[in-house]
Amino acid sequence: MEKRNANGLTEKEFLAQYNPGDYKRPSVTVDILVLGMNEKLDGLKVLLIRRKDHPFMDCWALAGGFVEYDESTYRAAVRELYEETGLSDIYLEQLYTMSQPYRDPRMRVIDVAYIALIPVVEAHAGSDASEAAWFDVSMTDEEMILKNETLQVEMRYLLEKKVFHNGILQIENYVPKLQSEEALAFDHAEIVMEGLLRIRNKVEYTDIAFNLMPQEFTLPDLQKVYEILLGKTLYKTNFRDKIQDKVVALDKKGISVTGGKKSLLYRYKNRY
Amino acid sequence: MEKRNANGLTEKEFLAQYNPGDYKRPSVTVDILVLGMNEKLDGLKVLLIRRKDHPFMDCWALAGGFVEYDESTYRAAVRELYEETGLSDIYLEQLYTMSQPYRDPRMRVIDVAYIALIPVVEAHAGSDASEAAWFDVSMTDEEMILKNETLQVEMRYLLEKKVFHNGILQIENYVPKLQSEEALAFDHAEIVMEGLLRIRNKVEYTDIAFNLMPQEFTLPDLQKVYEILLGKTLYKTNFRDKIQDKVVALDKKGISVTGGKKSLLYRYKNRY
DNA sequence: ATATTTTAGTAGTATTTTACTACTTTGTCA
DNA sequence: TGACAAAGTAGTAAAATACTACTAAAATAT
Repeated sequence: MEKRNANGLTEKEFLAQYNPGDYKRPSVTVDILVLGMNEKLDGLKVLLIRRKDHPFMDCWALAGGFVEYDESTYRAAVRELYEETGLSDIYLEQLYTMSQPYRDPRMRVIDVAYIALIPVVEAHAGSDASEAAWFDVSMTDEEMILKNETLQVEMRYLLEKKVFHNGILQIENYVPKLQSEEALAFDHAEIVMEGLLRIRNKVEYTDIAFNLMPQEFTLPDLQKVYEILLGKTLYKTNFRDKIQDKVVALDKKGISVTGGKKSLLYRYKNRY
Repeated sequence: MEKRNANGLTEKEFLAQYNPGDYKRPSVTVDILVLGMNEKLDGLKVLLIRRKDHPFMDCWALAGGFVEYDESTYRAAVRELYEETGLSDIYLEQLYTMSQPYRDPRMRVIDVAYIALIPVVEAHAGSDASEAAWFDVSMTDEEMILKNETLQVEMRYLLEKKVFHNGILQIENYVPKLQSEEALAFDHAEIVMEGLLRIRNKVEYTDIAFNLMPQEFTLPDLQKVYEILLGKTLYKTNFRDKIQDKVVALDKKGISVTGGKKSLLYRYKNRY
């Protein structure tokens, strides 16, 4: 602590005289990509909020807001998620930081995007003020589609490969190109795309999928979730072999989402 | 474009009167975790720069600096990397955004960390002003060690499991706890840890490892790189089977890094 | 220069994982 | 009550991974 710098100052003295300067600084926001399975477990849903002012007025956007001066972005994401949707105690992981200088026409904004996963999309439409809605989302190699049947809204994006100046492909592998009348606000389409890729990938080597399940679930339902996330069908024998040590059988039965014979209920082993 | 908000303003009018407010805003920085294989291809190296002022004076830190008001963090990372190390045209990918309120004692700083991968650690010690050095880095499930034999510096961290309030494990799975006299500046140990985990994981499903190879390389050398990144030995027959459609054989031979019989040279197929 | 050592590169087999078919059981629904 | 639908189990084929063994070519030691 006795160390002195080139000007002969100790750390304490240095910090006391430190002037951060009058540079223009960007605002910092968080956005949360809230994902959940739909009722039939045959597709993913995203929670979107309709903007009520410029810019991107009337467009659909991810939940989000400004980061307070003395909170971490993770805390801000937890707080905003609760304020805007009433959701709490759910899986939340940092996704990507968006920083293009003119991504917001009002001012310079750095946006830290998070992914939230929720078990089965139930009520919680609550969300006090803002107009929120769940959209079916799907993504192939060529396009990404978000739609809400009851609202008659469909947003469609073409995925274009993006190659960098040095010929090396970056995280930002694809850029979504708008193909429909309606569009997501800001660069939120990119966030959705990145989020779907992240989830898809993480299913393979983590237990992330369990965050999309209720406390108790049947194996056929769990398999359906895996199949949607991975984008391919699985063989039940193999599937059961692989996950058998991750789940515990309960001695009661439940009805799987698509009728038929009753199925044994399980819960996730490592949680709770 | 005729849309008017609740105050009767068009987007143009809205933007003209928009006042971003007088909130305190954080500064934004980028840090770059520069990784490369060592000469013998039996370990990874990190490029560190010695700090010459408070805070963390004399500590070793990642390359990095402030983001300009009108540049993206990616651009800032490219620029800083060039300014501090002379490196350009290398693999650069966003890693994680650090945002704990007091991570920098001077002021509130949001730091966007990037990973850079460079082919074989050669000269480029150049780096104009700053004192830079390569450190051997290794990480097991229990600890992370960074050391430089010639400088006689060793930094050692214990990896402690971190469980969140809601019982759900986050990206920030582990926290590095300092075990040695010397330490990395700021929260850079966490960045190094996250970076190593990211690379280790990405090797399995991407061709990221080729960014650590020179233009032309032998298969035994490529295998050594994979083995270091994956942390386990591979069988050469199987390795060659898996990799054969990613590489093109050249009709010349080179000497693999550990003597013996001369080995055929290859190059990566998808690049250049 | 010759023998010894070291690594490159290939062949081949055992084991495990993944792909796929088939059948019995237990529930729902008309 | 019979037809249908999904649950759950058994078993086999094909493919990937684990592992051993050998020959060829270069470096090094004697």
